[in-house]
Amino acid sequence: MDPGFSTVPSMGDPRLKETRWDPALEAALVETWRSEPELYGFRPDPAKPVYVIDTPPPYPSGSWHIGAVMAYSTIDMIARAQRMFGRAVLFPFGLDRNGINIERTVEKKTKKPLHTWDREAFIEACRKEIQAIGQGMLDLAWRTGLSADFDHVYYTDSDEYRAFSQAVFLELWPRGLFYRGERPTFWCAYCETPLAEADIEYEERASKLVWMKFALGSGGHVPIATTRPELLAACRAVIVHPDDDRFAALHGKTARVPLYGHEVPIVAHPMAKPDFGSGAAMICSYGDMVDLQLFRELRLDPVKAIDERGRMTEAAGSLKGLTVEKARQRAIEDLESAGLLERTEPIQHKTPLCSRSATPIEFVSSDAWYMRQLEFRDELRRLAREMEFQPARHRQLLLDWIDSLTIDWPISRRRYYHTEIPLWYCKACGEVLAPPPGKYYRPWKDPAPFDRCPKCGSAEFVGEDRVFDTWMDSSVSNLFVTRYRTDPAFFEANFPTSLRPQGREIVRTWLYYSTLKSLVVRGTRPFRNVFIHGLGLDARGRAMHRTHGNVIDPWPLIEKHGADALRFFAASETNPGDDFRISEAKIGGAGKFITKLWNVARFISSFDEPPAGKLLPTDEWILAELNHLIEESRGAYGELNLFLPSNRCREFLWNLFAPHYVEMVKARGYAGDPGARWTLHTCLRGLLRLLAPVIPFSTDRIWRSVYGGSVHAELFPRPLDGIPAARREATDAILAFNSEIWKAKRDRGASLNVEWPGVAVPAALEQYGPDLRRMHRLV
RNA sequence: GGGCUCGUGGUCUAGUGGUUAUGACGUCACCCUGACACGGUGAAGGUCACCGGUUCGAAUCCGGUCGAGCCCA
Repeated sequence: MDPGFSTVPSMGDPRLKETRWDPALEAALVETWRSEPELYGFRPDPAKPVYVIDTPPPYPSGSWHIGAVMAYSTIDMIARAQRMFGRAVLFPFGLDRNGINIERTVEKKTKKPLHTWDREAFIEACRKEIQAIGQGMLDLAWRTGLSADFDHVYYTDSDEYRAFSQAVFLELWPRGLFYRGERPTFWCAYCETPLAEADIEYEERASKLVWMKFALGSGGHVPIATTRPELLAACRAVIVHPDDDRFAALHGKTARVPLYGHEVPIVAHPMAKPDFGSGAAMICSYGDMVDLQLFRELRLDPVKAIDERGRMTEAAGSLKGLTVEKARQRAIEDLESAGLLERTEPIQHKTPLCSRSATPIEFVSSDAWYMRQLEFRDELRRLAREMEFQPARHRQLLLDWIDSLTIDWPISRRRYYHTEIPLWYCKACGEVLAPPPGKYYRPWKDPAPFDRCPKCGSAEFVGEDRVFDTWMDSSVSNLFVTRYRTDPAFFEANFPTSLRPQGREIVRTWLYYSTLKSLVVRGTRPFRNVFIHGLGLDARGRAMHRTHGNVIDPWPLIEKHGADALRFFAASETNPGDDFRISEAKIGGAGKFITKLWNVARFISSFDEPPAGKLLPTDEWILAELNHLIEESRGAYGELNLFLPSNRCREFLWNLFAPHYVEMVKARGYAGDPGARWTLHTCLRGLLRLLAPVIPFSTDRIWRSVYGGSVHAELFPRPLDGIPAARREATDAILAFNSEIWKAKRDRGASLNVEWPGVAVPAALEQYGPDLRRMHRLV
């Protein structure tokens, strides 16, 4: 053993006392950060590039979904990483409080449907309800370590935001992008409002396929199968496939609709599916998308059989007043007693549902406001290609959605707790009047901001009483945070917005509508980067639903394992862009990594940090590895990749630095060798900074204790000059040699710290010989 | 039915043509070695979904099959 290093240890007390990372320390750090607002504040500096994040404003609900908490954590990691690249990061935080969710909560609590309320009173009830549940969400956001601008939280139901949303609409108004039309729309009878394609979800539901007899004019009958017998009154045609020989003789003939008795033409049309039912299909006004298309194509006169409340109309004869469900049952009974029912068979039917209320949607002819979108498809596709996606493959989600659109965007809703459509109508001539953009308008209660109708001179007006689809509000969030209209210089400098982070499930809504809005407002892509994350699933891979009882509450997990553990798990163990399973065992495992980091830091903190000293080959070796780690991590963070740096840092710390380098230089460290001590501290400083975006609590706590100040005020490290990269070539041999000695000692049942005679360091590692011999006590 | 994406030890995951497939969690055995037993060392565990093709050589490229998810009909 080298006598120079066997003397009395010269180490101080570690500056970290605890032997493990305690999640309780995180709560104290939250208070520290709150008292240092300059740490995360947004202060533009001419020397610093600005980075604007269009954070998804969460919708306040009783508990914040743990998957969402993890998603926001990853957004926070990106924000922190950008700060450490030296950018001024605008990381806003908003709460999206408009919409049917809160209305539904109030309706359920009071058991009074929206349309039975006084409008003013209902809005008041919603406001009261939503304020109560917002605060818990902000507490959790802080506790998770989000470094957002909590001093300027914005609310989408504020007068300011609603006025902004209306202003964008009113700016676009003169360009003819909006029109009003009476046409069949997707309709939710529960919410009593039209819906857009993006609001529809499909689910396999059990249904009955009803086989009926349609009498032929020429005698006999043709069997027809349908899932919608209640719509017989609205049947205006029967179609058969042109190549279907079974019905070739019927082309151009007529059939008599059972129960109602009117004659309808039998038309050959390729949309008839020979394999489905009998091969002949009835075409009713507004049964499904096929019906819609054929009514247009064949110029049939529609019959309104279902009203806005989901009940059968006069046109349905004896079914009048029944709900769709009841009418269906009654129609089957009527068919049976009339001898016109052949049979019914159970089938699984993909049913379109309202995404908010899970009510089967109907097609109801109704007056609605639309925004033009179909004509912009080519442009939208171009913008989709101009944005950088992370992961790149998810660009396809947006492209697919653009391709699948079939109707313009119905933007009006018959609801209350939303942004009002800022329009008035002239009572005399019906002219539509739009006020100037800027103010928050509530046409259902505000006096009209006009003196005379410019068309007819009348002085009486009626306010529009409908509201916007909430996506009309959400789709201007990037314009809002980039300060469109309020700070033109800032907007010009920072649009397109740097980053849109969001979930995969809202590509067709939030991302799509934002792209559409930015296209018509600016003609360019809304974002430089789009970061798509997956959905948090339970341990068995199922989506979390209250009804499944598999919802994981984030609070107890954070209190037990710490936000850093949750964050490290989110960064290092989930595949970016894919759905991920949330497992407490894995979060616990991530906590162990934090403790490992803590203890390595604790060890190093017992040595003072000398000025750079003479480096031995071992020191150069680990510094070459550190340089490599720094380069890889900087590159990955720059590409919004959190997975790679967190995994590489873990591998460096746990598999290289702690077991090999630290063990090799321990003796030198104890003996006060400046080269070893400097290198230990340099590695620790490097690691803490590289990990700070992912695990902001533990790295900051260590940094404050060992070096003073906050790690979050630091920049990312850069590779050190003068370290030969070729040192890394020794890594495999060093690891193999150490393993060989450990195995030999273990096989003899010896403790790792016993002297070990008779083993020579391989020639290739001779430069590292002194450290290796001290480490293994080779004699 | 069509399109897109995915399919690596019990679980999560690295690896995009080249020696015995990476790491973590979990499991088992031994070990309190002056940072750490939420630790250390070692071990067991994989036909890289399946079949075929290209190639001197494939987890990796191509085709097909099966399975999962999403979107559309």
